[in-house]
Amino acid sequence: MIQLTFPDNSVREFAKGTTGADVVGGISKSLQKKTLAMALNGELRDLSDPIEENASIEFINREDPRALELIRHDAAHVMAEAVQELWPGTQVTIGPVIENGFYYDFKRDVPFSTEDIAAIEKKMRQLIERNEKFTKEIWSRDQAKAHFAEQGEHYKVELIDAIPADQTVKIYRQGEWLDLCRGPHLVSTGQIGQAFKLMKVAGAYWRGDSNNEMLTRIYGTAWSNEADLKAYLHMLEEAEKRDHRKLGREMDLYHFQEEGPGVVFWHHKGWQLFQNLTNYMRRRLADDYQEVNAPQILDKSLWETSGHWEWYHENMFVTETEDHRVFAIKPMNCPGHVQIFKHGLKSYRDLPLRMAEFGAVSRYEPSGALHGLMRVRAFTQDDAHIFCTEDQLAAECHKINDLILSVYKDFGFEEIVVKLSTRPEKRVGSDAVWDHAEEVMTEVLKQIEENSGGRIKTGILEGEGAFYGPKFEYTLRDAIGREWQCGTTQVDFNLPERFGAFYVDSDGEKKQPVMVHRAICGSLERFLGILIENFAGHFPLWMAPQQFVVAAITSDADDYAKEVHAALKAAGLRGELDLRNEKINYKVREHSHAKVPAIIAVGKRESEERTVSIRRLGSRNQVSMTLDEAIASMCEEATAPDLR
RNA sequence: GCCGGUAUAGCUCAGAUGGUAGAGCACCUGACUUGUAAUCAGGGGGUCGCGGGUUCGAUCCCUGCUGCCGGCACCA
Repeated sequence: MIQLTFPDNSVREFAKGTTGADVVGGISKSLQKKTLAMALNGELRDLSDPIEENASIEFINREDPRALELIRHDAAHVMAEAVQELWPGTQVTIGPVIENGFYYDFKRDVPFSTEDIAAIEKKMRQLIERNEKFTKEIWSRDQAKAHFAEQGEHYKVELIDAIPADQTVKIYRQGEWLDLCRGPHLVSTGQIGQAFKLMKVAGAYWRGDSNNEMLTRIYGTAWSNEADLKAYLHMLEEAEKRDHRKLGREMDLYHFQEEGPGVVFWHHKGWQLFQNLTNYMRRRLADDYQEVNAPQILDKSLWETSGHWEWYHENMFVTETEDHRVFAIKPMNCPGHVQIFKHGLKSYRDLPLRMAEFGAVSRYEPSGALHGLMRVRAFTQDDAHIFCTEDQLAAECHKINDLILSVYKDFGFEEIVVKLSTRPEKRVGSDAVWDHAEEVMTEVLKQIEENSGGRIKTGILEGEGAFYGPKFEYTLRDAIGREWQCGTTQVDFNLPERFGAFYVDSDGEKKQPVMVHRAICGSLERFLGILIENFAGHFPLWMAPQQFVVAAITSDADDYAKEVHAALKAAGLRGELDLRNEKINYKVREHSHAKVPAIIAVGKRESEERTVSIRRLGSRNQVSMTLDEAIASMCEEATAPDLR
């Protein structure tokens, strides 16, 4: 006999080898009908699995968040069955669950069209209606390989070869169709329900490797009920509405054009936004950093010394002059900063030396990677390099951490994840140096998590470090729950050595400094893109490129409107004057669309009373106040958080 | 870079079995002096992304290129 512990802590005895289905069936038929799977000691399992040992047991119903994983996974299986039923000979490869849904990768010579997608979805709904039971079988490796080889499923054969020797080969059947799968699954296909939708078709490399063949991937989303599906689709629509490419055009912030793929033409308002950000960042650096500006174009030899040439020269904009010298437009600021550090002898008294630059860098990014402001070929990093001693290293990492978190907080981002990226395969420097750098950073990471009282989550990204050193990656979560990796702190024992940078220590000896590369926003262009989407264009007043518009209601009020406009400008606020011969309705509508934070309407009444009527963006009402009150309250609100 | 899609006025889009195009908004002009999300009337505006081919004729068909969109890969 075995003992099973139920969620209410009751314990009951069952025969060894009894299945989850037996157990739940013994409790009630209605519970059995609602049950999709079970969790044994917290691990999701097929309801049909025999239970061999004492365990805690939970039954998973549709409302359980863990059910989604099963629903999505099974939807992927059904999609694969649908595709093979519609187009026999299509090879199936892998079909995992992803955030919000699932996909399956197929090998088919003809690409899937939009109509095909509709047909697949229809077929899937039929297959789900059939409500076939999922049954699991354990096959021998040879048997499985022979079966899939005979079916022409060469990718499946490869997958079987990759299964570790200590694991069994599991096959799940749904009616006539079967697939290699580690499970677990629902009881039957009908439990998937109909709250799913196929979303898009895309190419994807086999095993995620660009050297491999390209397969066709079909993405789907699946939910436990229609309401959740609708909510998800609605969220996607909302995300589309705040797309920075759309808002950038509507708000007249910037544009791109064909002659400059991936390079931004900043318009006046966008550039104001850009400057609001750089001005803010400059204030945050003023106490501890010295701002510099390194050359835009430098001889190839410098990039060879840094190692960038070896790894990245194909991604650099390179130019050769008439005298056959090869120059690269800087893709990074670090070699330039090292040159500034090296100019003149540095003493241990100069350390830590924190050198900052709003560095304009250019990288020849792959054409397919370009995406609005998020991925461009010329951008500005809020970059800095800290030259310090090893003893100072941990403290510097913490200082950077504090600054990053504080900056993010000023923009309203409080949910932050910090991950340590460790040594990559492509790297410079000895293993001993890497061991040491990773050791220091692991300790700092631990402290960051502890010091935050658990508010900051941390993690490890194996093999994701830069070629010269390990790094912390800072990820923030925006207003609609999306995550963006922005800040980075990179510890570098290698570049100072390669460039021969040193300082004179207290004992008169030359010593090599440690270099810490760090960025807070990362790419300012991208950070602004993130802010545009986060705020959906409704910037807080201190960031808004245009803070107000004074709109005259009738031409009688023109003089007063000019006076109000001038007074607000004199108070340091940014805004325009709208004296056009249009109705106030028209002006309100237009300025609301342009997302101007405050529409200040003045008519005959206001000019007589020396008041203003302010309508704030997003509000359907307006408030009346004196001009002085308006200036005071607007100025207060327009003060950047670091100046409050 | 790879797979798929796509490109018509400033924007959003319609259109013709192949006979050189149209709407709304925007813009310009005029009238209206207006009280919180579109006042009315008139007008101008397009090498239909770029190059080559087929054709009597191509914006439409074929082909190459470029940009953009969705993914994949990449992201010092």
